[in-house]
Amino acid sequence: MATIAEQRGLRADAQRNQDRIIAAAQAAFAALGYEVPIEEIARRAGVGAATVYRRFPNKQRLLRAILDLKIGELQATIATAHSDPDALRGLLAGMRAVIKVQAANMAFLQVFAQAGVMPELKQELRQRVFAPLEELFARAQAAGQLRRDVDPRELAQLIQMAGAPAKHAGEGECPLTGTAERYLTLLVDALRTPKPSPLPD
Amino acid sequence: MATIAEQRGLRADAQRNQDRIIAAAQAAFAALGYEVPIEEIARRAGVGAATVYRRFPNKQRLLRAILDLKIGELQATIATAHSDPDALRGLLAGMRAVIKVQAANMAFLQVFAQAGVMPELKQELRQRVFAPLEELFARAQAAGQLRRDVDPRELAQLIQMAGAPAKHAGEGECPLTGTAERYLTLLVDALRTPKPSPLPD
Amino acid sequence: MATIAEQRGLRADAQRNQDRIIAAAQAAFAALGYEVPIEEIARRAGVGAATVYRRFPNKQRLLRAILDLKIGELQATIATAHSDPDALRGLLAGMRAVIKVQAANMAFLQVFAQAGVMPELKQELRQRVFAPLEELFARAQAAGQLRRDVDPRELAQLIQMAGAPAKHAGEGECPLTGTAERYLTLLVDALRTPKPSPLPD
Amino acid sequence: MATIAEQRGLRADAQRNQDRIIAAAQAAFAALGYEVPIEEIARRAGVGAATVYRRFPNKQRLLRAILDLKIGELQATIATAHSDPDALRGLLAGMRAVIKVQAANMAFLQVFAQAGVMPELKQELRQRVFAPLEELFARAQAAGQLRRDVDPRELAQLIQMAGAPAKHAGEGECPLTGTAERYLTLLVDALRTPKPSPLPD
DNA sequence: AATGAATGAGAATTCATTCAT
DNA sequence: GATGAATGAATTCTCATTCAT
Repeated sequence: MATIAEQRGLRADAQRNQDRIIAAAQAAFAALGYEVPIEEIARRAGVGAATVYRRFPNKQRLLRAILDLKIGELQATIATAHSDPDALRGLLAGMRAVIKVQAANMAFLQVFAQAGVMPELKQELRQRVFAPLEELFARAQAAGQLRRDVDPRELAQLIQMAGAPAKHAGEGECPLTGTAERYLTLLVDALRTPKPSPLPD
Repeated sequence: MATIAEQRGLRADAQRNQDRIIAAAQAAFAALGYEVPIEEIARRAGVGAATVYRRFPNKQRLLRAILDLKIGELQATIATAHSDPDALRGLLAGMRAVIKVQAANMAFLQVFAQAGVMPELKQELRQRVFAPLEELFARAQAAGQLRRDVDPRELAQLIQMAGAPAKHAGEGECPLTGTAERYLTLLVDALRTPKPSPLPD
Repeated sequence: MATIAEQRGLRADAQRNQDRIIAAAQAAFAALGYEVPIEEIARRAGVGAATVYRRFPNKQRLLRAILDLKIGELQATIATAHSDPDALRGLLAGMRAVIKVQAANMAFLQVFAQAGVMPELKQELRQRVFAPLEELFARAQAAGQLRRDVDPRELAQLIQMAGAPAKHAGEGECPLTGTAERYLTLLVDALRTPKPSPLPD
Repeated sequence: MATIAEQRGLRADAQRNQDRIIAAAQAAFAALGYEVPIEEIARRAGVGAATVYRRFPNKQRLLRAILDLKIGELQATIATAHSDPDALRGLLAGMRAVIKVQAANMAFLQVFAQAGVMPELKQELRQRVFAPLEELFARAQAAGQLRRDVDPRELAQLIQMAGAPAKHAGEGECPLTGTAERYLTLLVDALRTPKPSPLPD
């Protein structure tokens, strides 16, 4: 699974810089969010700010490139999960992957929490990541593995739920810093409880 | 329930300005987040920017004051919930109140999502809001209303979970935009399922 | 004829700065054109660049304000010219005024030479300056003072013509640096020649 | 009429690049003015930006080379005009040629409108283009074809005059967008009017 | 006490020019 | 020789915070 986007025909040094920019941007956006100055990213990459602009026409497109990479990685993981004969198990694997990305990446969250920004990117996420997961969800429901009063299209919300606690990761303020795994398990207990409460809305 | 923090010895007009600033800041932070310019807040309050600075030494302390107010309101609500003889019902009421504040207030989220910022404020939130709720949680556990393998100190995480989907408010990207109530119910199903899965961590 | 736009309610110091900014911008745009950095204007005015932005939301609007002033001055002059019983004499006075502004102000030319920029400003110039002059032109034609095969709507071009040589003002490269007056006279000779050539187009 | 400056000892491919750069720069400067980025010129020429710098030490010298070419072309045209037995007709042909270049070439105008820039280039223009034209002008005067109170050395100004309206090309703001020809004819009427006004200066 | 005014410190972006392959 | 890459120096504009009236 290539983590670095390769462009053909880049000179060796340029490719190395490109890689370093992407890695730096990835880390910086993840840790500090979209507000991080380009100059900070450039500094981390060991290049000048203008070099970043040589590769990416503006800040948004740089973030876009980073998130595209992440989506590509997710898509690969989810394709595997999709072929699991046990639908629920596959679903769990897929959700886990998405949650991990979400939890580790502040900019990812910023983008997906806000309505109206980078619509093409969201479109892509939906098609390449959520659509297959929703299908798995429906399959698990059909197999009686999940309660029926939750709509597959709510999956994005459910993932947000399971991933939310992981954001507290910070500096162990809570002695029980929850891993995504823990809360995902909890959520799934809700989804297959034998005695479901009536859900409003 | 006093919604306005009073300071001693303020002239009547000064007090009125103070009130208007707080109200404006409350609305502005809620709607636009911490990025809103001080000047915008001043404009909404009908005062000059420097007047804001006369009352609050800097932007962060202004936000702090606003959130303190919110915490005060929450504390009052939770005190009521605390005296409910049905521990689970009280807990639910308390969680609902916190989630509502979270969902409606962009700056509230911005602060609590990030680790390390405004630690005193978080301390306060813990003592005045979470501690009583955790006690309720423990009581509900003792009464057999909730599963035992979740630690009361995880309550903050659980609340984050239930509140997370409400952020998607946007433009109906998903036809089933969930209300906080819906996902709180779902979460509680997880907390009282008769067949709890073993939780990792 | 007030050369400085006054805004009510400005504090004395602010008004003074405002005046200095306008004067500096006027001089800078005139001498260096629209490319002059805002910082240069601010320096000439003895203020910080941000102070310029306090008064004018962006560079274009600053230029717009300057040119509006000029147009106002022209309008006044032309109103006087308009009431001259000798139409041709009035026309000459008006043209002379426009040419002087044009010749002295690089930005003025830049704007009016390029199509599509600041259309509202051009609209204003047309209504407040050119329309009355065109009327004078037509009157002079009707009185037999000017040849008939030139359309009053060509006045803008004629003014450009008469004003063009004045741009060479620079450093006396030519021993006969022409004043606007000289070439305006020449042009008028063309407009009232007893033996006009047939004009193409 | 050689349109391409040749340099000795260039390899065939280098010469070809040289030619393409000049052609591209010519077109780009003409259409977009001096502000056009070097990289844009390089792109149009199908070479790298550094290649442009191998041939021309900096942007100004590149423009200089282009304008030199134009001056060469003008010189040729004017040489022909110069041998016309009818001095006035020859003069007209020469002026027309200069005006056409001026009207079609944004950078040409930018340079010649500003005083003090590229003085050697202007010197050349004077010697190779204006001097012969001025001689024609004087001949036409001597033959009684033109009024006597205009000095041949004013020719540059007269050409500026006749060429000025052509800049308005824009979007038909005026229904009578004048061609250079029209205004050149008008100007010549001024120069041979039977009843010349006394010219100031 | 109140406030409009002023500004220094950024932030995004562009471009002429130099450098390394 | 050729070129893509790299960058420092602008340039426009914003905003938290301090100042003068």
